[in-house]
Amino acid sequence: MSRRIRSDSSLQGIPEATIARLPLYLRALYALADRDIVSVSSEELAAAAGVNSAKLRKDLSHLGSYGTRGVGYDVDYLIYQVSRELGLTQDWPVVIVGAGNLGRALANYGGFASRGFRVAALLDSDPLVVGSVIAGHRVRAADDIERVVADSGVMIGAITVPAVAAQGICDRLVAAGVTSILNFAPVVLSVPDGVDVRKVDLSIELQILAFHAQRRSVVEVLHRDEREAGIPDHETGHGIAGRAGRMLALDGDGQVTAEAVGT
Amino acid sequence: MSRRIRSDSSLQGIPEATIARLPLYLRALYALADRDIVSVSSEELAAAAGVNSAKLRKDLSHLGSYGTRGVGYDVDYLIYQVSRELGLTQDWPVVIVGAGNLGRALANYGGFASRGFRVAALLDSDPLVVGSVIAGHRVRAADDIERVVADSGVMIGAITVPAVAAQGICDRLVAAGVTSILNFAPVVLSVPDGVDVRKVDLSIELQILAFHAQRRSVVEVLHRDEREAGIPDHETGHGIAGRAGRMLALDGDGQVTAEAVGT
DNA sequence: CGCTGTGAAGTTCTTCACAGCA
DNA sequence: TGCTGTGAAGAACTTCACAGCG
Repeated sequence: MSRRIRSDSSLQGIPEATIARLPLYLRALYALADRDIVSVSSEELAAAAGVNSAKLRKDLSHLGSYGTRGVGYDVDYLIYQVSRELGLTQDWPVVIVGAGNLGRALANYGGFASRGFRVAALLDSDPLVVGSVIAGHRVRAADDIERVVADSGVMIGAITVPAVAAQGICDRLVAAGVTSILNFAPVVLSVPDGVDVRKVDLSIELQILAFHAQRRSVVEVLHRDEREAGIPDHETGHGIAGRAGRMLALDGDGQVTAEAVGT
Repeated sequence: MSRRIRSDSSLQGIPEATIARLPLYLRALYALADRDIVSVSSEELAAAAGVNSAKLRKDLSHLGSYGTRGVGYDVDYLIYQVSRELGLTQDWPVVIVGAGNLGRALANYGGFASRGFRVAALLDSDPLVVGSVIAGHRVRAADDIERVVADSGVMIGAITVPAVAAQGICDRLVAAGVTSILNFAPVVLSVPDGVDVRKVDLSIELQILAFHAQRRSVVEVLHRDEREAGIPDHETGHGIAGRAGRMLALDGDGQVTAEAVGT
């Protein structure tokens, strides 16, 4: 089976991991552009985005060859190329269902408009909220989902309703033609093939933090115990294992990584 | 170099990818417990959490052997084990800096309390907001960061302030002794080794959705063109490549995956 | 010479497929 | 028999290290 290769841009698809980082690069690029910086090296841009420079270069190479050897990348041109790849050169109307705290935060979030996202409508099922104005939008009734989606040509929906209501809202969004859903409710949504769901769960991130924090505190206790007992590290392997389960180390990024207990 | 192995539980560290999924399993387990389900198979739990069952079993195997062959997992027991591994059997006071929409949404978020997270304090720099009561918390001045952290024994801080203020707040949190930070501001925070930063950027998720939505719409246009032209799929490789860059396919999860254009 | 773009090596994560226990 | 737990294979991702262009 032959594989066809494009000359001007990416061959095959762009890795999902790369896609997930493009918005990061875009943000860093905009920050540079704001400071009137015209050109940037992979090293500098990587630092600004918080990633390794080799990774940045490989990521960008999936879009095409937009850098200049010996020089770097033109900031404005790279902004355009990354935006184009992400589909941000067009306007994306978004409907937000659920005008609670999170829905309001979303509607007010400045980062949207600047990336081509436009709040087409804000919906809620609470009659007390419907009709009020939030972030310049008159809140519409959740019952109008179908009409709102049809009228505004919405393809992206954000669900910020309580968990129990999320699947129902999701079903209606999908039935109305929405094919991309950003789900903030802490439930797994089931959708037909062809519909893309991404989820944001604020409490999951906290739980991951707690895991690392716990490990750190275990390490501290162990180190203190060792100091108090005056036992060299390499002889405490067994005691540590028995007490805490594992040894830990902090790597350069401040990420906690686990090491085997040994000598 | 010898490696010491624990008999009762995990040897070495638990993979980061596994850690990131444990909260998912925990959520699914709580949902099962709410429905008074006592026992669950890996297949069922995996479906409830939205992952592959082999992956679930491998993930859980990193914690220990908590299942029963031929039967499945005891829901309550697994909840306990996963909670313990994540460090959720203890209470985690959290300080939220920034009482805007997002800070308020966080403070009101029910998912926290139920997982051992407690809002120790809500801070803001706006004198108009300081002193008001949000979600049962009297908002304190951002200048009190150091005092609040010391008084409450806070180890986790959530930053929900505007981008320009984030690094400053971060520095003060770190100086005050906070070692875990959940950053909602769209900037890369720089922190010393030993401090763990996790970031949530609402607009990044939307941008990833936009990317997939764009690819989908390209595919639709292509398919329509093909139908109109009456050209069989396998003969259109070149035209598709020239026009759209790549062919697409939707896999079982509704995730868009890229395929090489070929014959 | 400096930096990009990229094969190749290394690492982590996922999935398969089945041994082995209840 | 039914399901877990896990080696082994495979896929995806990261990092290295340097060829090669501006």
